[in-house]
Amino acid sequence: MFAVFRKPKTFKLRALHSQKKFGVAGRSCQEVLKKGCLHLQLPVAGSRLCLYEDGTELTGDYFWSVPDNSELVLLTSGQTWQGYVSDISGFLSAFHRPSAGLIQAARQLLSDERAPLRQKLLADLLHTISENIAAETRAEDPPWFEGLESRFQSKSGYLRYSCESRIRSYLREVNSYAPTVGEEAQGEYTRIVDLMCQKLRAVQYNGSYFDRGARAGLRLCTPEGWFCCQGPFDVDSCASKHSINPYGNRESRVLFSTWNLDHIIEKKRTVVPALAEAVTERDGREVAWEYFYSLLFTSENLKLVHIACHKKTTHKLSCDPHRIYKLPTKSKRRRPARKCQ
DNA sequence: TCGTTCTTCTGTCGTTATCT
DNA sequence: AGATAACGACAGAAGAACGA
Repeated sequence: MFAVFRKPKTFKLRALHSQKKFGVAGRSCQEVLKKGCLHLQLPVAGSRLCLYEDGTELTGDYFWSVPDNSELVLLTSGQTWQGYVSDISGFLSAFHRPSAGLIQAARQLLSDERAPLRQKLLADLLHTISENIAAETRAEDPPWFEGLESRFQSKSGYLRYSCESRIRSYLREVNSYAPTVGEEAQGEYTRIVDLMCQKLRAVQYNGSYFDRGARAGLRLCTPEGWFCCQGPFDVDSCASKHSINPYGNRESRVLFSTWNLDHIIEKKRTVVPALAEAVTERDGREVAWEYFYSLLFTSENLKLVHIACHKKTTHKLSCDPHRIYKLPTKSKRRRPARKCQ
């Protein structure tokens, strides 16, 4: 089809590094370029048109396939444009190792800022770049420890403690369920709680989950301390890409306490009642307490989630009926259990 | 023995789901 | 609509264990 029969294509055009746009229409690349150069008082020779978005050059073939009202940049000989996408990536790399001057400049901008959106963007940016992630001890980063007991001397130590204490509270809940199981089964129930307690002590209540210094398989974060939201219990990943580094600054540390360890198969509604039932109905069989242990206290059944990804509805999941009792094997000699709790 | 640290327990918070 | 329950967490108090 001849271009002359077509409706002209419309564009928004600007010069390199200029915020001012103007409308241009034309039936060919050349026509738009000529009009643009005329308007901007630039030479046509050596000039060309690029998409503002990603810098793709607008050529004869490509001309008709871009959408109407696309934004273009007019480049003269020697000028280049990689698109605003590269602007963002350039902007981000400037903050990878921010200089004191950069931070100061951002602070100045923020203090004069009235518009809420820009205020938020600047505040979030400052918050992020003013993190002192590498620091680990109280001496290296005193503000991080503000409000914490003096016994906490390292960030890893505190986060390890906070994880332990979460896991401990799960054990306490399991234990507090004991009086509700039948008279006959209570002894066995408390014996199992006791075994779980010993196992938890052996692994220090899985405090390593929050400890960036822990071995790779034992922690839920990167060696720098970044945690990523694992998404709602019934979804594979976090659509919002939530992430946090509680090691960064005090605010992140406080905010991290609103992140939850969510039991995929629910602790209170499902796992604990199932354990109680398994003990009551065991009928000579041996309860596979390690299975329940893994559901209650380990990352096998725990997801670390941002509060927005924490669904409090009933999960409607149940324990695997095939894993509740141990398979009948040759009897093992039982070691006397040490008192626990 | 005394001070410190660990552990347990209680009360509370904020949010969301569910019941009345 | 309002009350209630569940979830997951935290602070602080108090008791237990530890170590110089």
